[in-house]
Amino acid sequence: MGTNRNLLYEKQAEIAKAIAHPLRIAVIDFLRDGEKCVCDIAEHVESERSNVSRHLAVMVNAGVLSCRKEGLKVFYCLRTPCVVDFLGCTTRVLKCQAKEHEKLLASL
Amino acid sequence: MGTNRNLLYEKQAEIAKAIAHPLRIAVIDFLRDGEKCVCDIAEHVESERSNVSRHLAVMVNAGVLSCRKEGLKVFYCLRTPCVVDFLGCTTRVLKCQAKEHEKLLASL
DNA sequence: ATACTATATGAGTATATTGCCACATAGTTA
DNA sequence: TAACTATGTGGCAATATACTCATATAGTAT
Repeated sequence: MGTNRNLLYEKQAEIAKAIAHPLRIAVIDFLRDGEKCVCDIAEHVESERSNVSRHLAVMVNAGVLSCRKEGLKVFYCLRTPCVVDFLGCTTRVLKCQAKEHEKLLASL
Repeated sequence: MGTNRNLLYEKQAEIAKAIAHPLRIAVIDFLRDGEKCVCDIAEHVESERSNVSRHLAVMVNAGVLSCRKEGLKVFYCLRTPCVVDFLGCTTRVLKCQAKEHEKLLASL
């Protein structure tokens, strides 16, 4: 019973982990306006292709991205829009933190 | 310009990282129905208190949780409900994966 | 066939995370 | 005061992650 629950938590953590990296978040943000190939992504996030390729594989593996081959290129895209919503959630958390810091500053 | 963007991505990744652990997701799930003290959380997730305390600190630090002291106990609670929405997103991803596996199985 | 391009992967090093133990701290109770 | 309870923290070993370089694979073009 609790075992199934724990399995779910592990799977969910795997998905969260697949998102939890600055470069991967940059990729997700870049993919908001449609699919892109590895070379374009690598150029945009300013990192080596081999490195980007690995990060993309992590996200595909977790189910966050899907990919499509076309000739030499491989195009990656978001598999669910809710991942973008999550980025919105993180900015909400950051705004919340910023407000509290503001308050603290004002009280000095 | 791109530097500010990268700073944002790093902050967002930090928040995602704070969520990206099975035990921490279990805690978030447990905190859906209100604040709990460390000892209750530790009992619920079946882990050592020192360990749970560390995980809670990670989440507070990232801005995902907030805490309140009362006597000997420290009560932790979610700081934004959208974190729970993210768990919903992960289950959506998992369902999507399950469906594809089903399709694959059916084609064998 | 060769040369070229895009992508993926193996190996190694560097760094970060985790879990556990013992101990420290802080508040409570007698 | 001493004994007790809840929580937090330092240190360490085990494990996982990330980045770079070299190389492999796959498709294209000449």
